[in-house]
This record gives sequence, C-alpha cells and structure tokens, in this order.
Amino acid sequence: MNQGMFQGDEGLVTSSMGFQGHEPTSWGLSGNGYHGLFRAMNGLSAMAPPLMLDANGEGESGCNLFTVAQSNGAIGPAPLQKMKTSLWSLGEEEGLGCRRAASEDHLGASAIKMKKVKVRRKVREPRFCFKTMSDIDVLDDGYKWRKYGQKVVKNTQHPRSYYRCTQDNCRVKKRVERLAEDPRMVITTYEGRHVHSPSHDTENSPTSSHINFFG
DNA sequence: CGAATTTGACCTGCGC
DNA sequence: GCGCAGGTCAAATTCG
Repeated sequence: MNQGMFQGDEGLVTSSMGFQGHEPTSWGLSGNGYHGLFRAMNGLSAMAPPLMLDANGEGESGCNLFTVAQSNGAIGPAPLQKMKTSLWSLGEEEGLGCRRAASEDHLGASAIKMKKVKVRRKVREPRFCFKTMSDIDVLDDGYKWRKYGQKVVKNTQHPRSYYRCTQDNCRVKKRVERLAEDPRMVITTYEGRHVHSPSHDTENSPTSSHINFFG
C-alpha cells in the first residue's frame, strides 16, 4: 500500500470506535499490541497529535503506524452494519490523498493569505488520517464541524469535502473523501489540535478518555 | 430567521 | 512563465 507505512498486526475492535455517542471505554480487541490504537482513537476525539499513539511504549511521535480494526457498532447517527477502520499517523511528508506534502504548507499559509502577509508557516499542524469503511461520510467524532468547501480532486469520482471546527478560535480542519479504488472507504484527515473538549463528550466518558492534551 | 451547506471564483504552489 | 491541481473564501441557497 502506501510507502512509509508499516502494516501492523490486524486485530478486531468489537465495540464502537472512538466516536462520540458510544461507549468510549468498551473496547474489545483481539490480538495484542493494539493499546496504541485505542489511545489513538481516543486521542482522535481530543485531536491528539500522532505522538499519542503510545501506550505500551509502542509507537512514537511521528512514527508511521498502520493498523486495522473492525467494528460492529453503530457509528454516528446512522447505524452501520459493519465498519472497518484503518488509522495511521502521518509523517512529515506522508499523506494519503495528499498529492504532495507542499500542499500542506499552502494549506497552512492560506489561513493568512487574505491579509496579504506572505509568511509561510513553518510549523506544520499535527495531522493524521484514518480510513473507514462506512456508508456515511462524516463520522461523529464528538466535535461540531462546518463544511467550508468541496472539491473534486483528480482521478477520483468522489469530491473531497473540507470541514472546519465550529468552535471559536479552534482552527482544526478535516478533509473527508472516498477512496478512488474503493468507494466504500472513507478517508478522514484531521489537521490541527482542538483547543477545547468535544462538544457532547460529557456523560459517556467515565474514564475521561477524551483528555485535553493542550493544556 | 439564523445557521449550515453549496458552489463558483479566486489564490497559491508546483511541475513542466 | 504557464497551466494545473488543491485549498479557501464568500455569496447564494437550503434547511431547521
């Protein structure tokens, strides 16, 4: 598959994924070495950087990680019969659906381009993406998103959607697109860190799995 | 009626 | 330098 990723052992997640509205702690898993995935999925809701992909000492900051999980749970508002999710962190130049890493620079700079300030952001926002076999495009990850654009990218018949966190002064963005080779697969790419907690992550998180990592 | 989405235009960077 | 491709803006439209 993608270069720069290593394919991890496969395992099964028999509960819902780390999206809101579901039991975040009732992870079921076969196989071992997947604690990192759990942390990652929880971190997902909290918009954790890739370095959160460590729990058992596996996975390090900036590492490339690829693992596969499967869920029978219902995700988001629409019940899914079956969901298959792959999660990986993105290295510096890594990106699925990203034609070139430089576009990320462009992405970062675009936020201020309207001010005619030609300062290229040196600091890349942490970003990672995961692949989900799902009928719905936008999974409920606990945050509120506003769509601000849609674009048909080359060599794909499905448009890519651009979302921004609706929270004030939270500049997290995500892109959602379907895999060209397999339209059943939804690729969600998160960029940035939330500066707040998930919008409806209050009662169903007894272990406070959605940690705010941003202090 | 306000919020969210849609969609075409525009901007920027990269490759040729 | 030009064209292409991706990302964003913002006015128009739709939705709740």
